[in-house]
Amino acid sequence: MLNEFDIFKDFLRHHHLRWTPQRKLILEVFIEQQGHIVIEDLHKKIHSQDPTIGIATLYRTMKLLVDAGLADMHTFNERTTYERLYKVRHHDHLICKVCGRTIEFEHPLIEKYQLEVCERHGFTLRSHRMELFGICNECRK
Amino acid sequence: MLNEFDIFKDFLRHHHLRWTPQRKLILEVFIEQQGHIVIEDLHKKIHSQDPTIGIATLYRTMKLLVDAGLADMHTFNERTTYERLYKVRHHDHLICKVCGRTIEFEHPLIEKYQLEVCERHGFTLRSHRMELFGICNECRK
DNA sequence: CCCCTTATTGATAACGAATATCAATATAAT
DNA sequence: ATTATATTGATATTCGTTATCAATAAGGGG
Repeated sequence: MLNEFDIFKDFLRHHHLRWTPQRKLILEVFIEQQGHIVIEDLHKKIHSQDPTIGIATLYRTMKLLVDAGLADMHTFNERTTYERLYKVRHHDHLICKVCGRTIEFEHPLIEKYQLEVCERHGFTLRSHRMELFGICNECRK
Repeated sequence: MLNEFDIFKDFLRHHHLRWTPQRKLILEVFIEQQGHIVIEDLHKKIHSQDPTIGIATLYRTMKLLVDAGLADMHTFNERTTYERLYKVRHHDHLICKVCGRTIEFEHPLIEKYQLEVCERHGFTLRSHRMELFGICNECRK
């Protein structure tokens, strides 16, 4: 089975783009993260391994990773975060409106009824996004 | 039953804030909108009724409406949108990735399971967004 | 292996949405 | 009416993200 590096390389080749040391390092750092990652944190970690990589390259590469289907971009509480997609089980999000904390969850019955809705409307379902906004346990205290 | 104006007035009084013609107009324009509204559109509509109202006042008032529980703020595709909360039946969206057509739907069971997920995680649910992406009947032909 | 075309890079300028500042004005309690 | 203070609009400022650009690197063809 292909790993993320091969997928990204294929994506680049297919779009006449190039495999560079900077892209390699950014992907390396990205895939070892868990959950949602803020650009700022990603930049810190990358900077500690190679201080010459500019922030613009990081933004550009993250956009490519999204296009390649390896990352997903969200905006939570005015902060852009990236999430690893590949080989990660699909899940939805609980998002605290106060502290911005996000909790991942999955619910098979919700997925089932989504399909039901699609069938009823003659839709072929490809993907979905579900975000529940509220206030978490900690912030309600 | 209280309407949105009374609720907002109460909120203002309670916080030692003032009921002004600008806030009245902004609320008027806001509650006659449907779905998610971008600040830009709101500003246009308000400007056409009163060109003297500044953009800062609009931002300030929208924040108050959120605090008062009358509006909900989301960031979707890097755009901040406001959604009317009070007395509006919630619905979700089917979005065709080919033609962009959107179909609104609601499914009580999905809502029920959302609540279940929230309870399980100690979350107080305030709002949610569910978008199903796919291909519609017309575009599949 | 070397060319040569073209993608990529880092630095930095530019952009734009949102917020802070501030003097003038409006509100509402007294 | 008076007075304290919230509000306003204009504008400056902030800050995350993007565009620009000259120098550099990648990688396909010979």
